Amino acid sequence: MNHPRRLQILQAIVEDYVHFREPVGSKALVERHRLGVSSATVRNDMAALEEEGLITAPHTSSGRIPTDKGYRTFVDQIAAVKPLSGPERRAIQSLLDDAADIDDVMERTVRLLAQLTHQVAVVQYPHASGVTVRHVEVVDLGAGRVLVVLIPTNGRVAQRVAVLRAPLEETQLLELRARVLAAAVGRSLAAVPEALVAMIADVAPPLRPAAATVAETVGALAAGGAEHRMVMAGTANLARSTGDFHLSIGPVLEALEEQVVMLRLLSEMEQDARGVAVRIGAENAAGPLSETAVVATGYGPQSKVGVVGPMRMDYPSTMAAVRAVARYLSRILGG
Amino acid sequence: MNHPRRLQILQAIVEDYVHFREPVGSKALVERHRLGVSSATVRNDMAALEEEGLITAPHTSSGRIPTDKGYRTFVDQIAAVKPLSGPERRAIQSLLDDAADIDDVMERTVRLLAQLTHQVAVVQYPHASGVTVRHVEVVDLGAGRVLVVLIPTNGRVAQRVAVLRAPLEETQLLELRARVLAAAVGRSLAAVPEALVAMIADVAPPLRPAAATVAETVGALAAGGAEHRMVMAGTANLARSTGDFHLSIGPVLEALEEQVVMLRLLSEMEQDARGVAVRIGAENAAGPLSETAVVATGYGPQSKVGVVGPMRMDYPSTMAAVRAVARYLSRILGG
DNA sequence: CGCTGGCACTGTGGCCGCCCGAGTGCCAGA
DNA sequence: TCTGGCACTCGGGCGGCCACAGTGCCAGCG
Repeated sequence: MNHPRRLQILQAIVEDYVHFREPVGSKALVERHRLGVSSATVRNDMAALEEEGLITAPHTSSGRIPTDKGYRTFVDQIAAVKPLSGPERRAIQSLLDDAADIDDVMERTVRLLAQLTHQVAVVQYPHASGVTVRHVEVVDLGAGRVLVVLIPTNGRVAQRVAVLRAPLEETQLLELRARVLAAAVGRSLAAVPEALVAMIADVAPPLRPAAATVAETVGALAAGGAEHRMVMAGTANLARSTGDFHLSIGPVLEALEEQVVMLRLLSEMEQDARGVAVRIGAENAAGPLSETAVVATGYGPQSKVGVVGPMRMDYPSTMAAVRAVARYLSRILGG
Repeated sequence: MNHPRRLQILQAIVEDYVHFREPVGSKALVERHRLGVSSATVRNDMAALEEEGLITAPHTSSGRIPTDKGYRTFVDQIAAVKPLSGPERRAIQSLLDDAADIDDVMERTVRLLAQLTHQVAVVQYPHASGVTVRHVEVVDLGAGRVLVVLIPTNGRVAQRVAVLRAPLEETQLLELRARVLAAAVGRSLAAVPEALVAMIADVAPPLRPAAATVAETVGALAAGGAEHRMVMAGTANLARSTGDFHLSIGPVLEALEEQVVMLRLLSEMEQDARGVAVRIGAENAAGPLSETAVVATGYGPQSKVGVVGPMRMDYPSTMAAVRAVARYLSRILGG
């Protein structure tokens, strides 16, 4: 497809269809865009585009709408993602800057992105890979119960009560605490269990059962900290989009709530030179998402942020918003 | 309204309308329920019920559907909430019993309730009132930065980095830690700030600036821990319910995402002798929720759990499910 | 060779009139 | 007080009609 005018026409069709939400015809096209040719010529080109599978006519003698492949070509056409406007950038910054904890950051981010794009926004919690242990605390609760708290560098503190076979003296507990700290702090979450097993062997035999229990608990917490979670906002936007087209909202909502599916999809997407990744229609595995488009990008070490919407979406703006939000997110979490 | 047969007819209308989702006529009524009278008699009673504002006819010569007031009367009629079936109870128990942390409990609960009721489920995080401080940890990060971790009894650990004017010696930090622990542990979250202010005065003068900073941080964390949050699941069920009726899904989704609104509504609802509270249609403040019904109940000290759905819902089952889930939740969080 | 104006063609959607059926209200009688 | 019967009334489905938007194709022109 190296016919400049046809590309231009495809682009115009996508834009108009996104804007007016109805099939676009040759006449409307020449009226709204300065194509410099007559509608008959446009018709010929449209026939060619249809031949190539980039657009399709819902029925004879109706305007054309882009196909999945048409959207794909359009998106690939976009050379550089335009930056956001000043006010938008400032809005992002001021909103995210005074977030309290990580939950707050996620919550604000996802709402912001939903509002910016008018789509459903999805933000994955910072990935645990690269996250190390900042601190471990072992607190005696009495009666052989100890509270184990794991504080990773990503801020997702986890804690659990462990029940020991027998109560410990305070000095024993302090020693155990010191050992655990020495073994775990600074290690990556994935490496923690192994390090703790080594620690058990080092410890005085009478302390071993307790050490094993605590080690196991810390290990479980570390594994849990690596959990993949996400937050979501703007589902109401789906209702809007879905209203006038036969994209049924129910299955999409289900897929979104089933976080596993979404998280896998996000992790599969690899951003290109422009800093975003786009999946359109059937490019998402068959299923409820096969009638939607996903625009996503990474932030931080290897987490993802993105939006889900109808294929008929404003790709340039959406891509810009997603990228901008991801950048601020990286900056905030990095600092 | 003390006419037994008319109440029975109202009940039958509600049940049939919930089941078949279409206006119910006198003939269908006598066929499906053993009313012991003819359709003409039912018609007379229906006219009376309409007079009382309990049912209404969408148009002349169509069956009747219940009004808000009709549903209300129906719900008030339900004397005792029937218990859940054995398998259902076991499902709840086994699912909730092996939840890891508080987030996991919330997540599982809300999904479970959505699945049981086929509605949108909403669970408020345990309310902080009655929650006390289990532990506070102050960890030196070097360069005058300390990590302050607050562990309340409800499991919502909060942590934040505080920056001191000047670095502390380890012994100083340990003393400060001990002071903070002594002042805060066992106190309710609300009482923590006050107690810490008193602590500052007690501390040796050189340590006071650091004590003040840490106290402020702990206080902020305690206040944050009292935050009201909720989780939600089953929004896809809304799409189903909304499909065949003119309840538009968009505004309802918006209201649900705007947690503030939902949380206030939940907190306003007071359960009755049967252990649940029901709000129907216009009983919810004007707005998007005025076309929905909310069934909720409390759990734990004063938190809420409930579902939101169309007014045309199976109230007996829904009330039973909500109550059962709330009970298990109370039990789990209490232990 | 590519572009253009013109023309015949074709589904879609709105509109109208029609009829059928479900369900009602009312009345007279048991 | 209940019942059977009857006339009435909308709503919705069906078919025919027309106007419109937009197409494909063709012949002519630069």
